Amino acid sequence: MKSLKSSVNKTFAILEHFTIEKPEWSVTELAKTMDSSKSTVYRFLSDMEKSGAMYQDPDSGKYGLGLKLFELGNRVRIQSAFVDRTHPELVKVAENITETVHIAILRNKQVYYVDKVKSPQGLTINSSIGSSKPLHCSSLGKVLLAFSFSGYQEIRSKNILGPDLERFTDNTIADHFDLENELIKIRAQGYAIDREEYEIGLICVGVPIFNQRNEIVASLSAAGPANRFKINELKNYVEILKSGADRIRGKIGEFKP
Amino acid sequence: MKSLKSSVNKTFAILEHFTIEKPEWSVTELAKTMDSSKSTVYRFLSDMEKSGAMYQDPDSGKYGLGLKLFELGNRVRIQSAFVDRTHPELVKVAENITETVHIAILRNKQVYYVDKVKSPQGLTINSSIGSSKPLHCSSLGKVLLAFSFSGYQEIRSKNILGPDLERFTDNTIADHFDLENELIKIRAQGYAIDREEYEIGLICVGVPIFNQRNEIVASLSAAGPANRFKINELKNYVEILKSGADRIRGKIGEFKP
DNA sequence: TTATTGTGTTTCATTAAATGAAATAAGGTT
DNA sequence: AACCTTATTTCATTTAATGAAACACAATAA
Repeated sequence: MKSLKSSVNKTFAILEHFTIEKPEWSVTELAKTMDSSKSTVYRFLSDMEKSGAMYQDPDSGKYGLGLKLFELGNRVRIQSAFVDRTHPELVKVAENITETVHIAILRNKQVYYVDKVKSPQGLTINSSIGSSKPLHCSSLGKVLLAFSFSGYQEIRSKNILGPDLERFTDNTIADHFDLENELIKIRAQGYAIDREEYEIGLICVGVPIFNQRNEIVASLSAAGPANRFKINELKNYVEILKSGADRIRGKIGEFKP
Repeated sequence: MKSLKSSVNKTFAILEHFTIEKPEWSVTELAKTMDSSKSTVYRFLSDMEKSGAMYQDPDSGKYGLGLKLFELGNRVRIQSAFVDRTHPELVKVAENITETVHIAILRNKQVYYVDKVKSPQGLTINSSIGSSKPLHCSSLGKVLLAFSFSGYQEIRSKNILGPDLERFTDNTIADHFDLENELIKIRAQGYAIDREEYEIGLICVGVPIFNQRNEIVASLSAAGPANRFKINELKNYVEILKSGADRIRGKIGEFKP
């Protein structure tokens, strides 16, 4: 393991091998896979066992991740940690698009804003970090709906939306049949547009943020005034947002809240 | 940090300082708390940050647990890891009581058996690891009900029990009012008794297993034939079970599924 | 029953990382 | 501008990590 330098790196390199797909490793096979000696790997595993981060199955002799990691995992302040990882990329997207951009997650059947970067030239957007909005009438929310569920049936059966879709503007999609078709379209094209559906004068474009397991984790959007968002520039915005989402995906690994 | 020997131990000793109560630490205060130099602590934190296990708040400069730990925490096979920690103590309890003993958790509004140790002299108990039973008519279940909720109102409002309590024997508590009083009593005395409530001829005694945050995590019980469980020995069994639960608590730390 | 094989565990001489005092860099406050 | 505090880096010294080899143990084959 000499290529890994510090023991901290080696520790996490070992932990990284324990996955959902392969949750158990023997000393010998781990040593071979890591191109290290059995005694070195044995000592790392044994020390992690003492710390509770690993346990050894008494029957098979194989090692698995221990309760201490579950405990530590529960102490992670997910939003802060997530924002720390994603904020630099959000800043870059804002610089490229020069509009206000957001990242949101699905929480309590609503759009929950976790981060926001204003553009100096951007419109003052009525949103704040920590606040929630309805799902059906924003690009962030429609993206989350389209990619988080296998179909509208699941959305209805889980009561994600209410029986009635509240109308905020004349453009709000207030009919379930229309929304279902809209989500099918969003899923196909890979992005959503909010055409003044929540607030007159405001247009937003949103894309999904996936993790390394292709699970949707959040959504990313840019918002601007209706008179500045031109259809011919839309494709450009979508590309910038998708690039940002891709970079975020590289930074969050298999994270899924 | 010389008293800690291996770097794996030091790594987890550092991680252990990041708690729900104090989720953020600066390099300087952590070094002081651990009686180590700032440069040593700085390098550990910095290396963990590279591995994703830590992040540094760009504003305050303080460190917090990173998404990688959340990810690893999600990969822990909780039941295996939990059983690994608790099984040796269950074996000891079985040796002391010479009856079949179980550990169970509350899952899907039922008693879920996660471990079992038969006593050679013990009765053959109709239970198997991985199976579930109703909550209201076993000592394991009644303990879980008594300590997992703040009162019967919460149990009813969360629909933990059905509207009707199924009767299995003449001794089954099938009336909600009676069960509520029973749970109040169990909570006061710290243990539960199943007096042939689920199976004629079978008596069980159960106690709660708490974690280090005084949260109930599971229940622990001994089961035996009605003609062998004598009331005068009951207190002795309760003491043995409680001692076992205490040792388990020491082994699971703040674990809470 | 004995021999063989393979894995977990320990040993120890050698190698490489960890250590911490001191210095430097950076940012906030006066 | 000066001062203070913390983060970050340096480097001589100290200590842990390394891995080949040996040993312990258990399962399997002969």
